[in-house]
Amino acid sequence: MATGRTHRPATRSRGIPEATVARLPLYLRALTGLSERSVPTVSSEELAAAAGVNSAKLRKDFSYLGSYGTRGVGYDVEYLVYQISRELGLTQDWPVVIVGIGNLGAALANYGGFASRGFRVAALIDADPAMAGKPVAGIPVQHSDDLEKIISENGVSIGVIATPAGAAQPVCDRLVAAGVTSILNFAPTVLSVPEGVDVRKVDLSIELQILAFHEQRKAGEDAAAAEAADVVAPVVRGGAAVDRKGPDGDMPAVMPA
Amino acid sequence: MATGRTHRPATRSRGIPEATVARLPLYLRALTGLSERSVPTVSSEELAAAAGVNSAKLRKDFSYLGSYGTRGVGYDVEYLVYQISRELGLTQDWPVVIVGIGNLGAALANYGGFASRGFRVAALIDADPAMAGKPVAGIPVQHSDDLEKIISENGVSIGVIATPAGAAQPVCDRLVAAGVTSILNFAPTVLSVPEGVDVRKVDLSIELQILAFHEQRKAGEDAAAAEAADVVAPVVRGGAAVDRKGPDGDMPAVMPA
DNA sequence: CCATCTTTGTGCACGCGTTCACAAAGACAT
DNA sequence: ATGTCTTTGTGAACGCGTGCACAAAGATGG
Ligand SMILES: NC(=O)c1ccc[n+]([C@@H]2O[C@H](COP(=O)([O-])OP(=O)(O)OC[C@H]3O[C@@H](n4cnc5c(N)ncnc54)[C@H](O)[C@@H]3O)[C@@H](O)[C@H]2O)c1
Ligand SMILES: NC(=O)c1ccc[n+]([C@@H]2O[C@H](COP(=O)([O-])OP(=O)(O)OC[C@H]3O[C@@H](n4cnc5c(N)ncnc54)[C@H](O)[C@@H]3O)[C@@H](O)[C@H]2O)c1
Repeated sequence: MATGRTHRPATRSRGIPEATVARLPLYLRALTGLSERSVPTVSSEELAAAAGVNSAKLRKDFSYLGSYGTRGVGYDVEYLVYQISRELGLTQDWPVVIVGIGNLGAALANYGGFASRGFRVAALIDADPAMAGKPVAGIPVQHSDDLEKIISENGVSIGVIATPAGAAQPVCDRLVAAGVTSILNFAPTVLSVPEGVDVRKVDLSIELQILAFHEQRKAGEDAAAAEAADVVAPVVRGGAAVDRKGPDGDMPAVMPA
Repeated sequence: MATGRTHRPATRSRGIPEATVARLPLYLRALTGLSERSVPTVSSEELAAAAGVNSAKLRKDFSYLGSYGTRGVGYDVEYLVYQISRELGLTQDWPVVIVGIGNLGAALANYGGFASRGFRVAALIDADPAMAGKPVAGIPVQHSDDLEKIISENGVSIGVIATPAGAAQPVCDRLVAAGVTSILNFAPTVLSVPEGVDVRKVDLSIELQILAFHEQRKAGEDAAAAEAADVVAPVVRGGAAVDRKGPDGDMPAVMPA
């Protein structure tokens, strides 16, 4: 997904589908739970239920990693934990910096889920001079003037951005220039990065809006049954000064599913 | 749509693909920025660049909403803001409750991005008796004993779970029983919900693991790039108007559960 | 060893999403 | 009106992801 589109599936041949990669952490978490309860083996059916996915999908996902199961028995939990961890690169230590230690940044710094896997908070960085030296989650906050030095000295390749939206792109640019090649962005902005840098974003507002869309639909389904034949919806336009054609121009009342 | 295939095409809402719905908030944010700068119209090319997507994709997305553009000119910003807002259900007010007011829950409560759209924090709920009555972000925390009452009295249909993982499912069950039909889950757990309830999850740990995977792959490629020079392929695409390519920052970091 | 039973691994079909490419639509000038 | 120029809206092709269904593999029992 990230690179290589008009080329041969060079990365695809040995590569794992992006959708599968996104599910591996899910499997890993379920397997870790089983491991802690000393369960020796699991079937694809059981594990799929624990991870909340289809069992066929899980088996296909695992097939990209190799044949790690035993027919008639299932998968060895410990072995699979190791294989997935290795595939995800969690057998090594990943130093991470968090930039922007406000409400969210502080919460992230305090989050125990970082260290539970191979991630280590190498540094907390903020532009506010008043925060410099102040410990958050036991780690002293450093000023953003030293960002480049911090990145290079700690060999950081993963950065988390929790600054206000306006500061996100400049911070991103500095992180990338300093050598960071993976960014997790919490600021509600589209980040522009050069080729080879991965960006993933977490946007609470977008999630809520998606939920609202479906929520509206659920609420509208009841009313829709009543006024099913009502076609022309008198759209009340707020603020817009331009006159437009009405919606639902040639939309069939019932969509051909 | 999480699990279980109903007799109806639940995925195909009103002819609007799920992938399109997930991008509408992105367009809306870009349009809001243009609106604040009093830009009257935008072309699909400009707006697509601002939203970080392909212009053809944007046009196709908009085509699901209707024909709101003018050929040779582009789209009327204000009008489009209204249309997308209406489609997403943001013209109405959505009361939201946050359950689990710890580090993350408090950060969410303080987040201004809630009110910027039609979302309103109706209540903060926590199980810790010591927190009851204590104001967070100007809102007094209420005890979870009153959860059902709070939900019904405020007509809440969207709930945010920011409790520890172990408490997430019980909290979810209570929310759903009280009438909540959309849940945004921050706890690292697979939530089981009845038909008709939407769950979206935000999992920081998963995001980091996905980044780690690609990071590892990048590191491995560099090692192999020394001798296998044919693999590198400097992807120079002619005709593209983009100079600074934003690779794949638009991959949603949150997945429908 | 053979039979049976369980569960994996995967070939295959299908639907969704993305992208290209272009005709049609409208703005604007003459 | 007519022509040119810009940009939308969409048909069509393609690739990816998903889920079904089943043969193969191995365990287990006699
Ligand atoms: N709080 C949430 O729940 C939440 C949810 C979703 C998204 N977000 C987004 O996350 C970001 C942070 O949210 P917050 O509530 O923590 O905001 P905040 O204002 O509490 O914290 C922002 C911090 O970033 C620092 N900062 C500003 N510019 C900086 C720079 N150039 N370099 C380094 N540090 C800088 C500030 O000093 C401050 O400490 C915002 O973009 C917000 O929209 C927050
Ligand atoms: N902090 C982060 O950055 C972060 C990031 C990703 C995920 N998470 C997840 O979000 C959740 C919250 O994280 P946190 O750091 O805020 O934890 P936290 O311990 O600071 O806060 C948890 C809060 O939930 C409350 N609580 C516990 N049981 C409850 C119940 N049954 N009903 C209502 N409230 C209850 C607790 O009293 C506490 O106030 C955790 O599941 C965590 O894994 C946190």
